[in-house]
Amino acid sequence: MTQRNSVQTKVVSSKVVSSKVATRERGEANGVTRERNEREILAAAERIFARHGYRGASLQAIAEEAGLPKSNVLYYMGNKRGLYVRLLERMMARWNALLDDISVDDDPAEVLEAFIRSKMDLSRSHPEGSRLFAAEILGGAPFLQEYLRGELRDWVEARAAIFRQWAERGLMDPVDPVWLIFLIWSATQHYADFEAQVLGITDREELSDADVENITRFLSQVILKGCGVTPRQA
Amino acid sequence: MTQRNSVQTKVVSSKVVSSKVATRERGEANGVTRERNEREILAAAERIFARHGYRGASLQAIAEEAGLPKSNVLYYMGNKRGLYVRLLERMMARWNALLDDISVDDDPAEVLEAFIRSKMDLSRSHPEGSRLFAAEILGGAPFLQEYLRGELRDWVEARAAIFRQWAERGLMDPVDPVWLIFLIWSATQHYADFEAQVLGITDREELSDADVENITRFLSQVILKGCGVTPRQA
DNA sequence: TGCATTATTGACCATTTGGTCAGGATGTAC
DNA sequence: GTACATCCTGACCAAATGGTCAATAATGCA
Repeated sequence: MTQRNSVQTKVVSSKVVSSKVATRERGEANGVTRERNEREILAAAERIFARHGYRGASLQAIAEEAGLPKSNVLYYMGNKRGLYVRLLERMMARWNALLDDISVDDDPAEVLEAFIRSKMDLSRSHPEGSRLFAAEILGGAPFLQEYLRGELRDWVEARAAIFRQWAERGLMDPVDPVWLIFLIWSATQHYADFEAQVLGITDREELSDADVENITRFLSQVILKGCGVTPRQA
Repeated sequence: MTQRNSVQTKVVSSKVVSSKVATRERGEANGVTRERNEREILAAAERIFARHGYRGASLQAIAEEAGLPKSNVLYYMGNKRGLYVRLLERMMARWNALLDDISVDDDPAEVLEAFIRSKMDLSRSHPEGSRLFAAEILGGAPFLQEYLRGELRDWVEARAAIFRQWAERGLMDPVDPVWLIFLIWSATQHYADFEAQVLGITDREELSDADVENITRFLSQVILKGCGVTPRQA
């Protein structure tokens, strides 16, 4: 229960740590098996953890999902916690990849739209990862406290500062930028996390590309207009 | 794993089923102990299930949270599944309570604002219940499929029809009403489900009443304006 | 008071949990 | 071939899981 660990367990990646450089070249040279199996296990684990949360997921279930014996999963991943942390880190890396910096001189409409779109893409391209993240936060973010209060907070505040300047320049309404970021987050994240609800209510098997495009446009339109941002050239 | 059950396990409430009317009046007349204990257990279970999901929650943890031996929890609740279903039903009842019908002749601004506000209130007054619901959906809604594809879908479609008529009458932009409902849902639900993230990023211990009022006003403002709904009198 | 009902709980059970380990299989380099 | 690495996995373990049950304690009412 004292799993308050955070993500300082840095991923050493599959390339094994430095030292022993001589012996390294030999038996591990190809390492193709390892890579394939690790990929398979990570994918399976992501699905299971996303569905059942950290405690609810069992290594047995993950192993079956990956089509391997449980021992093999442990051979590659060490233990449950390490596997889980590694998945969180991978998801955060994906997340960081689309968080390029913005400047006050950028066009608010373009930036907001790009933000909505890229977040929407992430929810769609990695729904299991999104849900894994959601489950972690739902459970009180025992592994992510540090990240939330550190990196992520900084990122939000940097953006917020720029939004504020845009408001001062009259490029958008003086809304609270933090609530705005949360609005965009929640609205996009929803289509991954609550997929079951969305599909159930709209009577679909899955969301088509066209659906996603429609939703993206809807969100851009409503949120931009709602914040007094005029699309294309301010 | 085949927990695809839905919520037809109707709660028979604590009043015991009909039959045996004669014996009933006696030993159970007060039933005050039962009521108190059930309340305590339900509250504890809601917290634990919300945090860890159905599979991740243990009866032991629930019992400890309620300050009772595990046997006592089972004495009152029968089994884990029944307890869980009962909590889901309770949450849905709360949810239904604020879903009064609306008419085409109502003021769009008032209706939307009331919707946002009441949904926000629910997230705030019952955060654990909201999270419990979220965890259930996140896991693929194994117990709620029927509800989503039935009651809830009907409710959404009824509202959507009205939104569409408003749009025809020029009272709001012709946005897709279903996406709009999801937008409001996600934006409000976010403050219960992602509470840990919100608090972490904004560096707060909890959201004050003033915070919630600000957020509510922000959401109303942006969403109404974003849909072309003019506040007060159309 | 006596009696029926409800309330309480520790002992117990089969199963599942995360994790270890020894021993064998497989592959690569010489 | 031999040597040495990685890869694989069944057997095993202590602890925790959901759940049963019988014995006991409170309680309310005649």
